[in-house]
Amino acid sequence: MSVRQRYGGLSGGRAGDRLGGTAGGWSRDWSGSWARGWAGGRFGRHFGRRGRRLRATAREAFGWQQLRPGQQEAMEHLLAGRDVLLVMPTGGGKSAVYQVPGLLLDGPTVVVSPLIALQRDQVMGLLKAGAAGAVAVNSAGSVEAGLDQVTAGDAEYVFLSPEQLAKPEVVERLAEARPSLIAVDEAHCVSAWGHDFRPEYLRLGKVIERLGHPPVIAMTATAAPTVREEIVESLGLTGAQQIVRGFDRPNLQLEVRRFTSDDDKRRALADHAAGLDGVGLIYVATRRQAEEYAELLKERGRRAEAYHAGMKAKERRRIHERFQDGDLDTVVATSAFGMGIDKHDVRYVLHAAPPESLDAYYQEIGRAGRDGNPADTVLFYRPEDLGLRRFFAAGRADEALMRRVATLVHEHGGEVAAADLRGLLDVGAARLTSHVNLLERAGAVEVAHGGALRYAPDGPPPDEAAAHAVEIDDLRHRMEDSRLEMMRGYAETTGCRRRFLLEYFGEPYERSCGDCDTCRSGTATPPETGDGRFPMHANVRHAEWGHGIVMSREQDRITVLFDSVGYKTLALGLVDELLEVV
DNA sequence: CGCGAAGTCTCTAAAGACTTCGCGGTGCATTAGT
Repeated sequence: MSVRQRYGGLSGGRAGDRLGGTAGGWSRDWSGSWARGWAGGRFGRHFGRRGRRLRATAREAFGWQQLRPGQQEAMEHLLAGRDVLLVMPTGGGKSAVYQVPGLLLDGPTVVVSPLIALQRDQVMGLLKAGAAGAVAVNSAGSVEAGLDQVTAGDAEYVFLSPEQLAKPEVVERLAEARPSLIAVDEAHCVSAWGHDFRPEYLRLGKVIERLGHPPVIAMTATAAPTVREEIVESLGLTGAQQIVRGFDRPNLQLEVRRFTSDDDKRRALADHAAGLDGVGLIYVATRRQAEEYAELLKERGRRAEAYHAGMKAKERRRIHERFQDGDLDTVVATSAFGMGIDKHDVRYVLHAAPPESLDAYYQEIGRAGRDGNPADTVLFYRPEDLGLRRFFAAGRADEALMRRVATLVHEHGGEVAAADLRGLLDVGAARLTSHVNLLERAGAVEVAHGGALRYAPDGPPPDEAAAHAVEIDDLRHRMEDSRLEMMRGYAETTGCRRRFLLEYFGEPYERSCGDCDTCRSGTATPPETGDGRFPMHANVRHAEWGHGIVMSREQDRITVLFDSVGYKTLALGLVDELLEVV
C-alpha cells in the first residue's frame, strides 16, 4: 500500500472512488449530504419492502415508532450488504442503526467499543429493552463464558474492545459463530488512537477480514474529511456509503479569548465560570491543572470536582454520577472525561487550553447544549499552550528499531511470536506493535492467523521497508501538525468562527453567522464570493505539495488540504504561479 | 514546546541572574500479592 493510497486520494485514485460511494465523488457527496439533511429526501419518504421490515422491527423489538431519515438510510445499506460510515451527532440515534438490522440478519452482531464502561451501558440498555441477548466480553468478566454465550446463540450482540479482538483465539471463536454485522462505535478512535496509543486499533481491518467481512458500520459524532478517509481506509471498508449529517449546532455560542500571561488566563477563566448558571465542563491540558482549577472554583463557592485518569476508578465513577445527577456545577477534566456522557442540559464547555485538533475540540464542545437551548463555549487561549500538544504528538517511529524489527523477522525466515521478538529487542509491547503496524503497511511484515509475525514473501528488503515505514509515519506527523495548525487558525482567526469550524468539516458555509465573538465584534469580514478561480472543494495542484482540495476561501487567502502535507493556508496573489485547478 | 523547581554562578557576602532537569494525555489487559 503506497503512502498516497493510504492518505492520498481525497480525489482521484482508488481511495477517492471508494469514498465517493453512490454519490460518485467527494465534492458531490459533501454537498449532497447537506442538501438531504433532516427533512428527508431520498430515504425519508421511502416505503420499500426493506424499509417496512426495518420500521416494523424497530417498533416491535424496541418500541421506536419512527426512524429518522439518516437512520433508515444507513440500515437499508446494511441490509443490502454494504459498508457504511455514519457521522451523526450524539443523541441522533446511532446505536439503533446497528441494533435493528442486527435482529434481521442471521448471525450475531459484533460491536467494537473503546471503553468497558460504554460496553456495560450498552449491554444494560439492550437487556432492558429485552429484544435480544447481549454480552460484553472483556477483562471485567469471564471471556470464555461470554464467548460461549455467543457460540450457543444466546447473545445477538457482543461487545468487545480492540484489545480482545487482537487475540487470535477470540477472533476464531467469533468467526465460528458467523457474525452477520460488525459495528465500530466511536470510530474516530480509529484515527485518533492506534499510532501511539492502543495500537490494536490499527488491527481492526484485519479482524473484519478474518470475520468474513460482513456489512460493517463505523459510527462517530465528529469527523473531518481526513478523519473519515482514515477510518474507511484503516478498517478496509469497501464502497462505503457515507452518511454525514450537518455539523452545525446553532445553539452553541462560539468564543475565543486571548491571553499573554497564564495568570491572567487562570483568573479570567475562574471568574467566567463562577459567573455562569447551570452545569458545565472545563477542559484542561494536564491532571495538575484539573486539580488546580477545581480548587480555584471551590474557593469561589462552586460545586466543582477534578476528573482525570490518575484518579481511582471508584472516585471517577462517583464524580461521573454526581455530574449526571446535576449534583455538581462543574467538572474540571482532562480529555479522559467525555465518551459516555449522556447529559442534555450542559450549559457551557470552557477550555483552559486547546486540544490537539478541531475534531477533538468540536467533540468536546459538542457535549454542551444537547437539549437545543443556548450554551456557551469559550476557548481561553495562549499560543504557548499549543506547545504541549506538539510535545504529545512528537512520539515518532525510531528508524533504527524499525530496521532491527524488519531484519529480525526477515532473517528468522518462518513465523515468530511477537512476545519472542519483544524479548530479543527489549522493547515494550505497544512500541513494538506500533512499529510492526507500520512495517505491515509498508508491505514487509504479515501477521499470521495465529498472531505470529512473518516476513511477506514478496516484501521489499528490510532496509527499504524500514525506510518506507518511517516515511509513512512522517507523513502522518505532517498531517497531525497541520491539524494542530488548524486549531491555531480557529483560535486566531478574525473571521467568523462558525464558518471556520464548518468549513474544516467540509461543510460549505459561505457567510458569517452573526453570532460568534468575531461576528459580534465586527472583525469578521464579509465572506468572499470571489472570482471563482479556486472554488470551494476544487481539486488543485501545487508545484511543491502536489494535489489538494480547497477547503475554505477568505478574501485574500485560501486553505487547501494537501495529500502530502495536510492543511495549508495560502495567500492569494502569491500562489498564482504555484497553484492551478486540475 | 514551555513551565517550574532545583542547582550553579558570582566571588567580601547575599541575593538575584542564569542554566539544567524533569515533566506533561487518553485505556485496555494482566499479574502479583492481600
